[in-house]
Amino acid sequence: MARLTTEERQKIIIDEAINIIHEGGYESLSIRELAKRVKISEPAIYRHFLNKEDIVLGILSRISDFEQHLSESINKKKTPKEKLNEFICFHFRFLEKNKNMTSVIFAEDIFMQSSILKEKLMRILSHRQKLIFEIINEVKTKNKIKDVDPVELSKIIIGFIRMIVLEWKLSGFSFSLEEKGNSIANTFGKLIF
Amino acid sequence: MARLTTEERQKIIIDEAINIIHEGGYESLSIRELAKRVKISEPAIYRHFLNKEDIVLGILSRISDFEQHLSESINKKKTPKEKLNEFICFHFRFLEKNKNMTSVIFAEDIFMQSSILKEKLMRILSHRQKLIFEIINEVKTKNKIKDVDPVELSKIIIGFIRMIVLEWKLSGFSFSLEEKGNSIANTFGKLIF
DNA sequence: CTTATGTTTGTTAACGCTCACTAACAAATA
DNA sequence: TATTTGTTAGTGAGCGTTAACAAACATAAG
Repeated sequence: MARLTTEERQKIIIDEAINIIHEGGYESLSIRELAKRVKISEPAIYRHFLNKEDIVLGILSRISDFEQHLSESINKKKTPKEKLNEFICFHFRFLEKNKNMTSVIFAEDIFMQSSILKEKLMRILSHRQKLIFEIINEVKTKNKIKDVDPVELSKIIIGFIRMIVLEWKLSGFSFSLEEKGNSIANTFGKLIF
Repeated sequence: MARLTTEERQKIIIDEAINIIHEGGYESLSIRELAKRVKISEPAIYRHFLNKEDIVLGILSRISDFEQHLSESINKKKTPKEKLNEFICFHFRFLEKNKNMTSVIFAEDIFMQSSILKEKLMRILSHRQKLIFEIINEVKTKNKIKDVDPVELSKIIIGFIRMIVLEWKLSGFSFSLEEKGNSIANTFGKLIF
């Protein structure tokens, strides 16, 4: 097989690992299948990752990257209302372009097998929580808002996004997420302002 | 081993299967481990279930049972406000008493491996959706309610319940779900009325 | 009440298969 | 020449499942 740098190969391997989970669930992610798809031998996988856990850790890094981009995109917006809108729509824009990520981005169970994975997952989750909480808090101080606990409101928003994405996935991606995004932002507007 | 009727043995096997998933994720559910815990031989498992899929189907039946009891409990309530409250609190009361069910009750991924499982899952999910939608619709006709799409509102409520349960699980069940239930019902009251 | 008969629920031993992973070696690149 | 990225061949362990047999139980005739 053509020789690639570790960095290049790692990217391809993680991409394909995500695809495998997307198509057949975590159960079907095996080194054998992974090697077959990447078109290198199984031992070659181990040139670029310590073990299977290390590959799953790589998937977590992708989620971490998403979270990073989300954060940057939100910081470009000025008003808290715009930020809240961007929080929702960024998720949907990203997932519409990266459907395969729907199977891992909210799949906490996959990352509960080892303490290393669990720890990294927890850091990502608390970052996610913090991000939305700060937006809600900003909304609360600058706008007239219903007297609802910002922590609970954060969870309602994330929970709703998760539900829509789950429904979208179960429906075989049969509707437009981006359109839904605007409708959802609108609904929250009605509810909380 | 002591002889039991198929019915008795089936119940024990499904119980233990749920426990295994609760403790180690679906990955760790194997016939070998299951037989060890139930304290019968592996082939004895096959006296009571056709194959592994059949066992997972049994887990789905448990979820179906829960949904049934939820439905009955709600129908005992009279006003739509009480029904909405019961929808939320029944979930939390049940899971507080059956912590091991937290790992399967919202774990759609487990049941996506075969068309048989997927079909049964879909029926459960649409029943769930229908149940909460009817409550919301009843609230809408009888009470003064914000002009928000009942379908979206249903998803917000289910999504929030899911988030709280996920958080509870990730925290190692470190807080009281039932207390949270009342707080949540209160929050929804403020938001939608 | 005992004994024969069929059914159900268990056992031991083994099947072929896939799993994650490694040792030893080869070719490409620096 | 040394390092990196690939290969082939094979490890032991666990997987779901089955064949063959044994003991417990239910039923009904002697």
